[in-house]
Amino acid sequence: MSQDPDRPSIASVAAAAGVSPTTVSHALSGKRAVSADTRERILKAIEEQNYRPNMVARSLRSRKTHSVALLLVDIANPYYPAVARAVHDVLAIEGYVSFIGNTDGDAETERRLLEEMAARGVDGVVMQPMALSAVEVREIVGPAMPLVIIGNETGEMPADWVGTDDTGGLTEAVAHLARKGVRDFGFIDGPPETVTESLRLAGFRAAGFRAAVAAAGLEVRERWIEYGPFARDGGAAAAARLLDRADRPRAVLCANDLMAIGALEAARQAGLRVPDDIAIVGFDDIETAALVTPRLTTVVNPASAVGGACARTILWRVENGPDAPYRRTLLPTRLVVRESA
Amino acid sequence: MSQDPDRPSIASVAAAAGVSPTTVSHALSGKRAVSADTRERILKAIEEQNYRPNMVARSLRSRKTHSVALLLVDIANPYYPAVARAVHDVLAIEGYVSFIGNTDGDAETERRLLEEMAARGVDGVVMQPMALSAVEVREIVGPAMPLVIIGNETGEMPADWVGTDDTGGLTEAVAHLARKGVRDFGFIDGPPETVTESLRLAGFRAAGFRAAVAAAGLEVRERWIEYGPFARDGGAAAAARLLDRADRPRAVLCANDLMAIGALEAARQAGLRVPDDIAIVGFDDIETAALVTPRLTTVVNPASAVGGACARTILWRVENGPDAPYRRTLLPTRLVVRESA
DNA sequence: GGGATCATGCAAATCGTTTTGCGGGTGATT
DNA sequence: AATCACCCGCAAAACGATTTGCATGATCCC
Repeated sequence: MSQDPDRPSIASVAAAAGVSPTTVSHALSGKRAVSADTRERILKAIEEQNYRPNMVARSLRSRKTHSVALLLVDIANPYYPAVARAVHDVLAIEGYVSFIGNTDGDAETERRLLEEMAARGVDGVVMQPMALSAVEVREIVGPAMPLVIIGNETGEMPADWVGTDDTGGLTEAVAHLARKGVRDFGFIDGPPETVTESLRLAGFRAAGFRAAVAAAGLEVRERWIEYGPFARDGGAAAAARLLDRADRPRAVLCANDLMAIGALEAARQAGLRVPDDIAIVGFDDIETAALVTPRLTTVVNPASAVGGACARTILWRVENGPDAPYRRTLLPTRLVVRESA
Repeated sequence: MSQDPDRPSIASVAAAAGVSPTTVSHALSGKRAVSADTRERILKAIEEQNYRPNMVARSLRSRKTHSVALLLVDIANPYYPAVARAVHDVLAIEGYVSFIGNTDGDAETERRLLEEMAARGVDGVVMQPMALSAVEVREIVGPAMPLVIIGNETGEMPADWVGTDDTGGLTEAVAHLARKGVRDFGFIDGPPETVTESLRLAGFRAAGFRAAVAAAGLEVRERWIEYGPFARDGGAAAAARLLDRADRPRAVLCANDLMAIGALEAARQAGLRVPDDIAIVGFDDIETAALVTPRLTTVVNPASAVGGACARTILWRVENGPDAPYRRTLLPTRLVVRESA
């Protein structure tokens, strides 16, 4: 519509109604009283011209765009769409819209998108940073920008934050298997090199895994922790490395479902029966998890809840200004037992 | 950043560089010459203040937002994320960003989102209308708005258009099965009531199915065409209705993979072997299709190509103005044979 | 040396809103 | 009759960029 050169403006409806633009504005916003019949004429003119206020002009004046940037790794990967949908739904209620950006976990792209969005004047940013640290993100968007970070808490975190209790779900998973007598646990984590320094130490979810195994009173074997890209073949390759050895774990947990599904394939390839020879547990509970054979036992990562919490936090922050203390939200995860473990 | 009251402006860098805002603008845009050392000073000031031009102000003046609206049914459904990703990728190259909206196939939501986006001054709209006709969509956004419609061509279409040759892929599927001696084909289509009048007649993909069966020289049996919501349980229910009868088809094609996966479950429930007792074919080739058991034979709906074509068409239209003739793109589909048929 | 051309910079108008200060009218209170 | 308080409307100044017209000085050609 920026296109349309003769789009009606507040001036044109003012002229048609025989009043000033000021009066039209007041009639619409209600910030000052307008007599009943003046309002009448104005509304008629608006109707006739099919006038809709120009949001760009309004944003310039009010310094609010009623938009937020949603920066995820890759909207085309499972799991993220559910987050995005929930964010949208909550924001839409308040009349906000969102821009989506795909970072691919690349530092340069993360930086570029953040600057682009800041230049566009978004009212807030919801981001899952992979390559940049929270501190760097904060530096780029400036101290006043509402910012919600999705992910694990690693190092300093000058922003609001929404995370999931990965350790909780993984602990459930380990306990479930321990009850069945499993004592040897392996783990397939995301790629360590794509990740920021502090994150690297914790691993993507490896820290939660270690805690879970320790909580069960069992020993963590570092040689049973493998790494790979967050995709099916990454999981398959990592699982193959794990399964090819003389001493292999009796169960392997994975940092996400895609990798777990890859592991399922690797197990089949190796002639291993799941869950009898090797138990496999995923993470996220994407829709596919319930459809593969054997159906995947996995830790539920509540995507909708995460998205909803992010959106509510952004709105809250916009409302309350930059000086309110940071708000932290930790969402629970839980195990759903199906066939693979 | 609308937030930040002391964000640097073109005036502040002009002051720091000892020139006028005009000169800064020209130095950045290159629309007029600026001497080398003036430019030098300006760039230094920009660097020091970390200035980024305010896109909102720029948009107001230039009447271009470098943004497009992407209105899909539901980003959380499989298939759509791949479209969105491709749209983003192509647009990003030209410095465009996109808003995403979920219509849920609801007329009122479609209308509301279109108006909202128009008010925000997007440079174009890419939409898959379900409830509104193309003509209605065009009316809402106005004659000058670049508009790309995704979907089947039904009735008048005053917009650019990107579709897929559904009939082609379905014809391949029928031919593939006919070669194996299958003669009795059923079809599970989307819900007829959610859809616009003209679309209803054609069905979501039922028209393609009929054409495909006819092309194989076989008879179309209307009683073997069932309808249901575009989801797994919708497909399962429809398939159950189809499979429960004394005379049932030997193969059933589905309007999308989700429904086909539901049909797989219904067949298992009914104690039928796939593909020996009943062959099942999906449509879309979402990622899950290759992972279910039996692996789903399906028609590939090229999501990335669709998204890419939409984005390129919008850019082309923005470039060439509203008077260039409508551009139509029909993308091929093809059968991928796996285990279910 | 006079006129033309070019390079360089500034002031001011513009995009479409919102917001603030001001004032004329009306009715009620003292 | 003077004061006060509202109500209602307008003019004008923002918001931060782009663009146009004009002014100055230097260069150049004949």
